Amino acid sequence: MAGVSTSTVSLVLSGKGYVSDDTRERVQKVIDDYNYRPLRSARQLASDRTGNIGFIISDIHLSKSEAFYSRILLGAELEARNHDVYILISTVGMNIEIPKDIPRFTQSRDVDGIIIAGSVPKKLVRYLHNRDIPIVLVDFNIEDLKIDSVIMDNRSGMKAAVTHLIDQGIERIGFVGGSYHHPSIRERFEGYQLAMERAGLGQIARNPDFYYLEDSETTVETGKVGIAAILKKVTDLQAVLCANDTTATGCLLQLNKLGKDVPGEVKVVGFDDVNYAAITQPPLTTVHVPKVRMGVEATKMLLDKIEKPEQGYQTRLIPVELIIRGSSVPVNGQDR
Amino acid sequence: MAGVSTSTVSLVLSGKGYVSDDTRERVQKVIDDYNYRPLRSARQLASDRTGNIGFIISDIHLSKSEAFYSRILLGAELEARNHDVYILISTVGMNIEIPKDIPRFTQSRDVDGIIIAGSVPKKLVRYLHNRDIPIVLVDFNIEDLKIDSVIMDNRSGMKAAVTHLIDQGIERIGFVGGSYHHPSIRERFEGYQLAMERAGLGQIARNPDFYYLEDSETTVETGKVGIAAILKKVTDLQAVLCANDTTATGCLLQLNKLGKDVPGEVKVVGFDDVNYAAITQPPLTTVHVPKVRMGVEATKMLLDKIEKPEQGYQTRLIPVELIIRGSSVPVNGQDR
DNA sequence: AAATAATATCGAACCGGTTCGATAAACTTA
DNA sequence: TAAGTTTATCGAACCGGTTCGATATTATTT
Repeated sequence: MAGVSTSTVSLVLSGKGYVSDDTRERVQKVIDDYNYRPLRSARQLASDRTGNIGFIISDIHLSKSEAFYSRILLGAELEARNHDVYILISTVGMNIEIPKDIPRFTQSRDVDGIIIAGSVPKKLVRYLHNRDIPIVLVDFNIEDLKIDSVIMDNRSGMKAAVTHLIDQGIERIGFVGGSYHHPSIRERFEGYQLAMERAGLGQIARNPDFYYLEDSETTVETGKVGIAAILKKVTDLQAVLCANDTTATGCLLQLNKLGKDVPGEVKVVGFDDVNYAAITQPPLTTVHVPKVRMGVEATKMLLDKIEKPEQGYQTRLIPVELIIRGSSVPVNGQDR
Repeated sequence: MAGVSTSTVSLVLSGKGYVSDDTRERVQKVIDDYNYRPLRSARQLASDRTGNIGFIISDIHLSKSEAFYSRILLGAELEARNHDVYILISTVGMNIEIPKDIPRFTQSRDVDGIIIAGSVPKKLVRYLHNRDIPIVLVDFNIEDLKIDSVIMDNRSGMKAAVTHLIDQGIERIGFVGGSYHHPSIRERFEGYQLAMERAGLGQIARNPDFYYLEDSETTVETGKVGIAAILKKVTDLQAVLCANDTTATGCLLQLNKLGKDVPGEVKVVGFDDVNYAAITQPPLTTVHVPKVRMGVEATKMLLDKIEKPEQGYQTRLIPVELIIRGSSVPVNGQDR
C-alpha cells in the first residue's frame, strides 16, 4: 500500500538499516491508518526472540491469603507492557518431578527469560540455570548459584523494627519465624539477632527461649504456636518481632486469647505490610515491602539480561520502610 | 531420523489422517528419545490457532488484599495446562481509553479467546465482543450482551445466610453493600431482599433504614461506615449481612469499636470466604465461593467456545456454601 | 479379475515476518 | 572524471511447522 517491499516495512518497523525519511513517513502513515500490527508468531519464527517472559510461582504462593506475589506479578506485568513483552505464567507444586513437571514454556523455547517469584524447588532452578536460560529470582536465592535476583532489604527492616522498640525502652524482645529454608525468613531472623547484638542485647537474641523457628511454611498457626511457646519460657516478654505479617496475625490472635494486652503488655511487629495488616486489631506495625516495585525491577533486570547475556550477575536490594501502627505503640487518640 | 517426511510427523503429532501403526510408533519413539517439542511460533504461523488465551483483570482487583481473583487465575492456569494452552495476562485500569489502552494481545491476534475476571470497563467488553473474539466473563456480566459467563450463585448464598439467621430466631437483619454496579453485589442484595420477603420479613428488607449501599468500590471503610449508618437508625439491629468479606471485616471492626458484642448483640455474615475470613475476631461466618473452580470452568468454557464458536451462549452457575463460624453463632467452647 | 475404495506417504505451497546479498542511485574523494 | 562510499530499496531465502493434492499401495466390492 505504501508502494514498498516488505523488507522496507520491516526496516521501518525495527528502525534499523537505511530508509529515507520520505519512505519512512509514508510507511508509518499506512501502518497508523490501518492499525497494522506485525504478527508475533511470524516475528518469533523469523527472529530468535519470542518477546515473552515466563513467570514461575508456586501454586501455594499464588493462592495465599496475602496478595504478596500477585503484586509482584502486577509489577512485572506493568513493566512488561512498557516493553511490549508478554508474560506467560506457570505455577509449580513444591514436590515436582524433573523433567516431567517443568513449566512447558521452557521446553518449547517460548520465552526469552524467566522470572521466578518466591521459593520454588531448588532443583527446578538448578535445571533451568543449567540450560542457560536468563533467570531473575525475586524474593528468593540459592546460595551456590550465581543468579540475578531482586530481594528486599530484610536485615535493615528488622534493624529498624528493633530500634523502634528499643527506643521505647524495651529490651525483652522475642522473634517468631517459620520456614527457615526461605532466605528472606533467615535474613530477617539474622537481622533481628544482629540488631539486638549491636544494642548490647545479644544475650537475649541468642537465647533460644526468646525465639521460635520451624521449618514448615509460615501460617497463622505458626504465630499462635510460636508466641505461646515463647511466653511459656519468658513470662515477661515485652515485644515480639515476626518473620512476616501472617505470623504476626497469629501472635495477635493468641495474645488476645491469652488476655494479654497489645501493645500494653506485649508489642507486636510484622513484616511485609500485606493489605490486611492495617485492619487487624490492633492495626499491625510492620515493615513495608514495595512489592509492585520488586516486580518492575525484576522485569527490567531480566530484559537487560536477555539483551546482554554476557554481563555479570547482580543482586538488587530493595529498600524497605517501617510502618508504625497500633500494635507497637500505646494508643493516645481513640483509634490512632 | 525416523525416515519419514515432516508431513508424516505432523500427522502423527496431530493424530489426524492416515498413518500406519508401524510408522506412528517409530516417529513417536524419536520424539520421545529426543524430547522433541514443536515450536509454537511455527505452529501458530501455519495454523490459525495461537494456543494462547488472554486473561484480563483490572489492576485494582489483582492487587486487592484478598486473593480472590488470583485464585481464579490459578484455576484458569491449572486447566490451561491440561490443554497445553498458555495464559497471557493483562491488567487494565478502570478508566481506559478505547482503543489506546486495549490489551495488546487482542490487537496482534495473539490469543484465541479471552477470559475477563471481575468487573472491567464495559466499553472494553463491548469493543472486544464486537470484534468477535470468544470471551468468557467470570464474576461479571453485562445485561444487554449475550456473553458466556461463570458466576457464583449469589442469590442462593444469601438465602442460606438469611435462613441461618432466621433459624436462630433473628429477624432484624440488615445489609451492608458497596459498588452496586457490580452484578454480584447487586444479586447478593436482591438475594437478601428475596429471602427476607419469603420469610415474611419483607417490610424489614425493603426499609432503607436496614440497608446501606454505595456506588464506590467496596473497602473495609465501606463496612465501617455502613454498619454505623444502619445502627444510627436501627439501634436494635440483630444481624448484618455483607456484600463481601471485606465489608464484613469493616463491620466487625466498627462493632468492636462501638463496644457491641459479636455475635452476642449483632451477628455478622460475609460473602466470598477469602482466606483471612477464618482469622478475624471472631472468625467470620461467610458464604464460601469456590474460586479456583470458577477459573477452571471458565477455561473449559472458553476452549469449548473456541472449538465450536457457533454454539449458543451459556451461563454457568457455580454453587456456593455457607460456612458457619463464630461471628454468627454463640460460642460454646472456648474458641469454637 | 477388474473396478473401486481405503490406507499410507510425500512433495510443495504457504503462514508473515526478518535478514542477507545484490543492485542502483546519490555523494565523496582522489 | 573515474573510483570508491554511503544511502536506499528490493528480491529471495529462510524460520519450522500445517495442509492440500498427488501418487502408490493395499483392501474391498462386484
